[in-house]
Amino acid sequence: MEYRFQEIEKKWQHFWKINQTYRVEETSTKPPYYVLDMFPYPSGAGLHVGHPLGYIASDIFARYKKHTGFNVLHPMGYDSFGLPAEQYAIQTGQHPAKTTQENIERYREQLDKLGFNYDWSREIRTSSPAYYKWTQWIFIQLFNSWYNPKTNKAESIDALIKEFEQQGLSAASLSALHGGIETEITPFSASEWVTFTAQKQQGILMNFRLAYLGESYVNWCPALGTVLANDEVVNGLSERGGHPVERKLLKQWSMRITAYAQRLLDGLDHLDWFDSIKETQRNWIGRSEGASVHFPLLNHEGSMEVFTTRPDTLFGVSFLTLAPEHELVNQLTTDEQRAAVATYVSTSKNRSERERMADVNTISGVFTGSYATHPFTKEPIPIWIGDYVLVGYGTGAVMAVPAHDERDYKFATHFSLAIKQVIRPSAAHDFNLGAWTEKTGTIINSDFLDGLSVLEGVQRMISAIAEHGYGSKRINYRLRDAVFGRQRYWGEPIPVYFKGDTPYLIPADQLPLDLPEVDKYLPTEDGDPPLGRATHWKFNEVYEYEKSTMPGWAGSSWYFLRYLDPTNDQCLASPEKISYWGNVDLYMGGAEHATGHLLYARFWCKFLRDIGVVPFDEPFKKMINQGMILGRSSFVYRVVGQQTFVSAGMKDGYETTAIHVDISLVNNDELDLEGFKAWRSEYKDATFLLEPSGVYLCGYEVEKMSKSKYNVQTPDELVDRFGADTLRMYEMFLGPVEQSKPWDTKGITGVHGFLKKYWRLFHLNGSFEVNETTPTKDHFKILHKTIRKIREDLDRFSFNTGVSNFMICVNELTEAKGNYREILEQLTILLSPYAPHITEEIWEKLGHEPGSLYEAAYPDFNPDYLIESDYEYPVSFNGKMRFKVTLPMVLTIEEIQAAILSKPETVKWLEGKAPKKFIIVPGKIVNVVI
RNA sequence: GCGGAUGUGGUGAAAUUGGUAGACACGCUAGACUUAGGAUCUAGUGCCGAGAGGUGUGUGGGUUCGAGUCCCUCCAUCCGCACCA
Repeated sequence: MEYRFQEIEKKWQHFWKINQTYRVEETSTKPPYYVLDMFPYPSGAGLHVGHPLGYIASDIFARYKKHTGFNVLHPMGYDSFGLPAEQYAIQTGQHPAKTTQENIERYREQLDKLGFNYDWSREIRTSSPAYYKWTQWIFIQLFNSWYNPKTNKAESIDALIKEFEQQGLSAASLSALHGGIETEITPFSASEWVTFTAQKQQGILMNFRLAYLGESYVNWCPALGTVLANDEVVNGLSERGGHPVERKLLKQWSMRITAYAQRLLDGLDHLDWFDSIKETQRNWIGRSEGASVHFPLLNHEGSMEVFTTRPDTLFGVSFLTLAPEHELVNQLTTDEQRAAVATYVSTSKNRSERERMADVNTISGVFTGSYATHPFTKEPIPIWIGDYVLVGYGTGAVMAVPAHDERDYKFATHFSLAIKQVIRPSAAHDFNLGAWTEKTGTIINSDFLDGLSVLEGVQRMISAIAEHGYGSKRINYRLRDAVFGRQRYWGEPIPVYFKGDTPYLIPADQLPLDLPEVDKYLPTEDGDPPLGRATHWKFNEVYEYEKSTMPGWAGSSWYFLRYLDPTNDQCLASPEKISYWGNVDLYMGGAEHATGHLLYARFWCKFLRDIGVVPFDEPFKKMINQGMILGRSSFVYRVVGQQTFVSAGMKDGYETTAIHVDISLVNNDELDLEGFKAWRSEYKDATFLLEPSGVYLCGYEVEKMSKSKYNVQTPDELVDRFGADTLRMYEMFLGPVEQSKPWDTKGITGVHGFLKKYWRLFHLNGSFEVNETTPTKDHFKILHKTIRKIREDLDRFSFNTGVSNFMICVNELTEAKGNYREILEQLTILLSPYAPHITEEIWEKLGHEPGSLYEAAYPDFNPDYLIESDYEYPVSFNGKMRFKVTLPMVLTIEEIQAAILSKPETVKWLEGKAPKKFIIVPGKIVNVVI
């Protein structure tokens, strides 16, 4: 009887749906286990074979956990707000909700064909009001919270107001608050606070709120008409669309993620994630330890604050450099320098990020004409402006030590400024060629630091500046606050309205604030975001709502919680359900979210813990990042100026243009000539120069899958040809799940053949038949060897070797003959996570209750079946394996040695010499040293 | 420049704690069978060599009885960050 995969798969997919086989309840007494896939953005292109790679792996693992006694949650949903649907809406006038709905249906259809064990009763969509009600609710909580550095957690803003009413804000607590607070505020007393206007009070509180409206430099993309987060900008171009991005000072909603910098960094240590992702996050957070030092200004009030990681080189300072955007620039510029400074500042402001990055090596700068005083030597230090200093990092000002910093060195050489050596290098070094930047050597020319090592000097200087009140130890982070407002339509409305310039929250019981209808999805004529087009859209019919919407990452920062309780309209998820499931045990998804989604989700999780919504600090305990599946593009070669196409093997003799050709017209690099002519009208008269073998061979290249390269392989087509079970196993068989690899269907027949072979084990004589007698020892051995390997492979997420081990098992069982029920039944359970359809069919034929396979206990390994009386020893001479000898396991080392010595091969390989030494590891290896 | 990862047959890859390198599969070669199929089965297949044998995991070195695996050097490829003070 033939393996009719199409019938079988259709039958069981229908069965699972009707019987809700994969529905999950919290009532189980089994321990919970939460497996989560990064939910997809439902794009118009549908799924390609790369998408399911991670879904298949997590599905196999979820099923395995189910078989081993866990109550497994494995949900799926859609990250359904986003730019592409909106761009499409702008072009076509179609409501983004409509295209999103259509795309979701297409995704669902494709996903259903692959036999996943998702509990679809828990499906969520970030764009549905019932979902974004809670995204808005979280925003409200963030707005109503501030980060208390004393308790190191978020607390209610009301407590801060109470503190202001009773004690005001002292200079001391202001400096304690400094981490992450950008805007300058002056201390005030409790009696002053109560005299402030509501507007002024709100303005002060805005410096503390975790969701806040603040002026900051943002990445502005004129083509998209919106603000982008740093991780949405790639090489100065927008990630989506590749449009230029410039810096612009804007009043924007932001998230004070910087308050959580240290906790985000510390939390990484306990996560079971790949090192590469953890390192990328550490890098992004960019903690550096150093000191802030104040240089009193000469002839001006106040001082200039710099951040340095090398306070040990303070005596080597020969000038100070300000970022062109620094607020002191104007004040410090002397009249003689004013023209030069104005020119410089305006050129560097107009230089986009991209240009700045493009020529890192060009040195530019200008002197302000002013000086500061060195805190220790009291010497005057010139103050310069240079665009190598970034306004957003540290204090936007640096102390330049040209002798021990490469950029300062270049700047000093270029402008002929002094270079003062303060460290004697620990190795030969020529200061005429560059700076000595190593943190080794002895400090010289530095008064009380002389003779110390760099590390000692750093500590000593930090205490010295603190003692004298010149500055303090400071930890600086590269991480910036996350911009939260987008000038876009298709996103969550921010639940805020304005009285004048002051924002107020919409009461939580009035959520969700629904996305209003608009006539067009473009900005208004006055430059307002699309929401400005909504008519009669005002709070209490009076106050203007906030017109920007939330960024794409808002909804995805907490979605893992909503699956636990997707229909709750009283809270984002009930505390009972949150505490039952806990955080995600296994998270599966792409590594490209390392600094975006994964950082924001961790931030919100920590915040939700601080306010008592969740009992854990991290959202995802263990994470596996699947590799990207690349496309294999095929090319034909057209002779320039003709309709003649040369086969790849002969193209060197001609001047040709390579043209992408649809991979469905190519089989094993051979082009379907008729299909090609029919593909496009312009090729209908094409002529071909063929290989000597009479075929046209295409060239190929490995590239990202994309429509424009005609290299997209959809799963549907392969499911139709080979079945979902084959595709599932083939995707796993390709290689380690975390590795990127080009897609290639060449090997799929091997996996398909394996399933047919498995099927044949039960259909030896044409009809279904199993042997009810007790299996032989050999059969038990084959089975238990496989049980052990399959379990080990699953436990270490080695799905590719799992498939291999199934193949070996089926090959051996085919060879051994004897279709014993006891063996094949166990094998069927073992295989079911990988190939759920075929195994359900077999399970039913074996006489079990349909659908009960999902609940069956996973086979246990019994080592007794693997005990051997003999072992085939590989015998090496000087580490080279020469021959094998089968010996009883019970032999002692001496007996093994005697047995080896008595072999004729041993005499041959000794070549008349006496063995120096025998290395004998019983049950493993024999090595003879000559 | 900094950080992370990866280099093994014609191809995808395996070798979990240092112990028979290349399992499993594709491809290829030869053959069988046939209702001619994207079917099934048999044998072979790292490289050099007729064979005995030699040689072989990016390069060069080291530790070890024994190294794909551990240590050092260098090279290549990919990814992330990048004038970060």
